Amino acid sequence: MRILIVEDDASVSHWISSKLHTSGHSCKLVDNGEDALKLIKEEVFDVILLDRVIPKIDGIQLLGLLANESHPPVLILSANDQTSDRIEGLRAGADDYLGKPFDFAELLLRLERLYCRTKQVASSNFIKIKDMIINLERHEVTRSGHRVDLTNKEFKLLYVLAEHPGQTVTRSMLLEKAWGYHFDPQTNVLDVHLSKLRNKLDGGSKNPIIRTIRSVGYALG
Amino acid sequence: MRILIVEDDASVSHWISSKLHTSGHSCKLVDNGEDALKLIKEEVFDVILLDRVIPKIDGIQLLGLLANESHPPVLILSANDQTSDRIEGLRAGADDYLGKPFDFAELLLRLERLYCRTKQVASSNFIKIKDMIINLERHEVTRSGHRVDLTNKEFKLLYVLAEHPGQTVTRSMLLEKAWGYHFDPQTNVLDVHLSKLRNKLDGGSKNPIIRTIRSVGYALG
DNA sequence: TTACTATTATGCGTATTCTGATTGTTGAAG
DNA sequence: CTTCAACAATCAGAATACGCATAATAGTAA
Repeated sequence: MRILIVEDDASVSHWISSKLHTSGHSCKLVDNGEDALKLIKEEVFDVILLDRVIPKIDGIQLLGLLANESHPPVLILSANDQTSDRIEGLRAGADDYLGKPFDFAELLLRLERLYCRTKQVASSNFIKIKDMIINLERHEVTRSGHRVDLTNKEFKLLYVLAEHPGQTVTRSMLLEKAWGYHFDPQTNVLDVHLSKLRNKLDGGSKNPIIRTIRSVGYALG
Repeated sequence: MRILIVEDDASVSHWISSKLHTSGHSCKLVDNGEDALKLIKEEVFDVILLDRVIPKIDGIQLLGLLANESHPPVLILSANDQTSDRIEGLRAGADDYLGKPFDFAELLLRLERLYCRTKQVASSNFIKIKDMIINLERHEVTRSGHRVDLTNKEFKLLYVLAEHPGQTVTRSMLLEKAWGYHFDPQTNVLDVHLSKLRNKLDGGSKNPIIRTIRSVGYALG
């Protein structure tokens, strides 16, 4: 699971994240609501672990801001185990609630429950190559968690490449599959679109996912 | 909601049931595991409220017996709010947990959550996406509580989209499912109706529920 | 009729796609 | 090592396609 931990007490957040790591999950930590909001919009998480009392934007407020958007399920974490508090959290849109102090086993169990529930609903077919995920149904691509907006042609191109991961796909094959017919051999549409695709996917990254096989074609991964 | 209350302490169960009644729900009471099991097999409930410690068959045992069968979601109720206990309950197959003493408001909230969740999965008479609720029987739609009046076509369109929440539905699919004929490539009925639908659902809102996937189709949520 | 809905037609703004020129790279021949 | 040709990458502007809104028309039920 990819988990976002929003918690200002560093000792707590580090304890949780290390425990989660040993359980095989990956975490990101932020210590205030503002950064949390930013990260939620940028990256893809499976679950959010949210402390109620955090700087800048309070946990409940944060939930309010997320309310109308599609976001991962939220588990509220709070020192205050008063029922009134719990109600407030759930009403605000949290998916579950856990009061401190808590047992790590229970936390893990609840996180997994939230994860399974959404996975079940979302179960779509996708292609995964390295840290890139291509969601065929939603026409969506993410690279290391970040969403990448592609145009139709770019997506098609990527899709043709992704059908043969690792293998070299010739230029003529790409042209035929992505454009549908044999193109004027002296066009460079392919080059242009591949360039754009590369910018969006590999832009700045040091381990590019698109490889050029000179005078033959391209390959993924 | 039709709720089964399994609780041996009569004062507690009566308090809950009267409260639930005034909230507009119907309850049945049993005070032991054996009767509970029998009733669950005979009648249809939306949620089961299960005390952990009950005569004849213990709450956890009961969950074990139900494990392989299709049954309503279970909320465990227990005097023992130790985390180890909570874990045991969830592991045994409960859908949620609430420790005594508890606030009635929270109980109700949690029951409703369980109810909605399963309703959604069971694809019964309403679909919920974000803050929009589509009532299939009554042909009614509400967005963040407000009722939205839709025409027949608009509703059909929305319904086709809502059948695949989050996923991209292609234009041709929408045309075929909502209009029934094969797509005359130079019609824009779809665009017009979608525009109207969008106005009614998203009008002015900064959180649109209908997403455009350019040159492919549309998606909800 | 009067409302209301469904469809067709039209135009505008913008995102996307393509073209052609330019610049950058690569690898083999001299 | 240098040079050169073939290939690849990039850029900017032109051309196009697409989505969306608005208005006009046609159909339907109260």
